[in-house]
Amino acid sequence: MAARSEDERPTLEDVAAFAGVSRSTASRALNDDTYVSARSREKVLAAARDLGYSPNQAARSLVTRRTGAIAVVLSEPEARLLDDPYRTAVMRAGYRELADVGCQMVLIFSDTREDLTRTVRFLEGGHVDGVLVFAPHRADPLPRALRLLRVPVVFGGQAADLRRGVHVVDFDNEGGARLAVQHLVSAGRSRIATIAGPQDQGASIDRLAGWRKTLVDAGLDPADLVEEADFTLAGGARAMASLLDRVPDLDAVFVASDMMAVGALRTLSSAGRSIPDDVAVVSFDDNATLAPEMTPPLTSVHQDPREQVRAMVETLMNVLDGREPPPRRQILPVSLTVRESS
Amino acid sequence: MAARSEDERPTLEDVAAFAGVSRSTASRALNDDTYVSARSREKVLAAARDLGYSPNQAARSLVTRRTGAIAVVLSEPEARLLDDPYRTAVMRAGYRELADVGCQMVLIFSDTREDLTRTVRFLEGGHVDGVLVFAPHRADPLPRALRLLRVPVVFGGQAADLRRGVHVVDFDNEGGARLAVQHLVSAGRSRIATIAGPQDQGASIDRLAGWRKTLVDAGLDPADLVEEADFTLAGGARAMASLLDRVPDLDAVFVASDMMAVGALRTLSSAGRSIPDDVAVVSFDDNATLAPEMTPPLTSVHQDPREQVRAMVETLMNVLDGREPPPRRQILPVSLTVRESS
DNA sequence: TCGGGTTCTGGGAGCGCTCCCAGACGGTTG
DNA sequence: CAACCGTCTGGGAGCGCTCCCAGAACCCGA
Repeated sequence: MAARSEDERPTLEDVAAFAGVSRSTASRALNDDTYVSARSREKVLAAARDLGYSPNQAARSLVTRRTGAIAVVLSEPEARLLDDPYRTAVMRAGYRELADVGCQMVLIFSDTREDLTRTVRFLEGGHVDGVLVFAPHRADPLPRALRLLRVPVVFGGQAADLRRGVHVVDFDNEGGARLAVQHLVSAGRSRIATIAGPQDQGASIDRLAGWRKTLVDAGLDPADLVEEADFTLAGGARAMASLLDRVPDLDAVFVASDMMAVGALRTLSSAGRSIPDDVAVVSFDDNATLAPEMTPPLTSVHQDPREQVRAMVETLMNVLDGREPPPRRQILPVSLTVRESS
Repeated sequence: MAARSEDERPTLEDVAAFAGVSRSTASRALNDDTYVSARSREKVLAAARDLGYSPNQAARSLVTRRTGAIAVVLSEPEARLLDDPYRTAVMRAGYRELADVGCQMVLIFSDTREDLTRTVRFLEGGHVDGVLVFAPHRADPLPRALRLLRVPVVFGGQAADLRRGVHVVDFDNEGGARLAVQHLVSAGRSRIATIAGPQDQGASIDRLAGWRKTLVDAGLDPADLVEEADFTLAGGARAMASLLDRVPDLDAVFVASDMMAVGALRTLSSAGRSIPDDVAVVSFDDNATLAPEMTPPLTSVHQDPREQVRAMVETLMNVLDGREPPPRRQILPVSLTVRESS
């Protein structure tokens, strides 16, 4: 038998030979299958260790039809994504949660039309076993395109106009907004404005709806109190400026994200309004590196991206393992973290 | 011949049969190899389109010994990473640049010790063709571990204590710092403090060195004018506070990152110092969503993460294609973008 | 002692692809 | 017309693994 040269990776066959057993037995030992004697198992594991063996994934995938990789798709315009801490949290959580179930994360950014074709082709290509898609906006063609694929998909956040037949894990955006605004109402505020997120996105729409309904329920008039921004700091600052301009007597504002709230805070303080005395501020996300760090620290609706990702991974794994969970919309609860800004 | 059921993915053999040619010819046509008649090529491409064929990557990798995937390793503590726009820029650039050379990005976060083993095992496992490692800190055991691997690695930023035999693409951190400080000196500032980054990282060390040397060259005394922080906003704010405390008469500060500069700005303005009249501020990174957006807009040392990633990918591709480029340290130039803060 | 189960093992087939090689074909040359 | 070239094609081997199956080894009670 020819000696395998140093730089060649040892194969299962090599390990088997070294351990003095057959390839089959070696495979069983390594994948701890049933019916392997303790003795053989020992020998195989020792051989694998000695030779520095690690299985060839391609060969394994070829027969198991599983790659052990999951795609995480972020389909948002670059600018928005760049300073969105929610995305970062999602990426990290995705990495961890997937690693915990033995999967690798393949990150995919998909904004432009060329991205779409590329993304679809890639997902088509059998590189991954499943896909997690985060917060697509309404106009996003991706969800529809994915519909036609043979790859299992789970959405994080409302999946555009696909309402049935898909797996979705979402936060209780409307409930969270209600919580926030109710808190302001209870504190006696009566001119409660809002800086909403882009209205082509499920989460933004729901948060705005929660704000509006709560005001109406409290007998307050929401007219003229809405400004839409794009989830960025600068956008939040601008929106706050135009609100102040239009509604100088506002005494509270519900901002649909922490990042926009940072911008709003800046505008408010340069306008000489004191927080929370003149204007109370409540935001959404309760990002650990943002909300508590502001001056004053922000009251914010708390959501845990990690929880969301975990639920998504769990659902995906159920699909992959053939347990065929019924497609449904899971709504995760949120809570209100009260700090000095309100 | 048995008809293949609907949900089964068509194989190359199916395409060949459909096109009325052999598997070999089909393969050649699809990979546009030489020696395929125009006629055959047509037929094969049409067949592939009609059947919705996409090649099985596992099978291909098995024989080509190429996976078409590149790992991007970010090895930094979570907190630091979360709001570091440089990382985000790197991720996006990595995604784009790799896509352009037909590779997929597999993102890997590696902070903890368990991460290290997991990461090494993964990279060992032949899942990826090469690795891009970003700004490891000095104590990071990862670069050493990677040394032993059979996978080509390119570092972005100084690779800990490995100085030779590795591929590195770095920015001219020292030169950038010199540019920044020289700019302050030329403007007549004489008490120029600095907020340095963590000194276990090459970039931070070099930036600090550039600051120090420029001061000395200008006949100024750097003593007591250094404060170290951790690249976060809050860290920058704290560092600025303690500098003001210690050196109340400082008239300029060179901050080693935009994010820290944002914190410093905040401290300065709440201390009632006007910028740039009382204190001039120059930072490093010139992040598009940060530096120009501040009040006042920040003068910052401009570096282009995309350029860095591009160079890294290029080097990696050269290695993968067997062109054996000599391991070396590429230094990318930086420039100074002057805005109102100085 | 023998059957009948359980435990364990090794060989063969095959996943879908690429690469190598032998040979067919057509066109040019001596 | 043979010899030769470049162009094109199909079949076979093989990448490294898992899975199936036949059979060996062993243990137990009848």
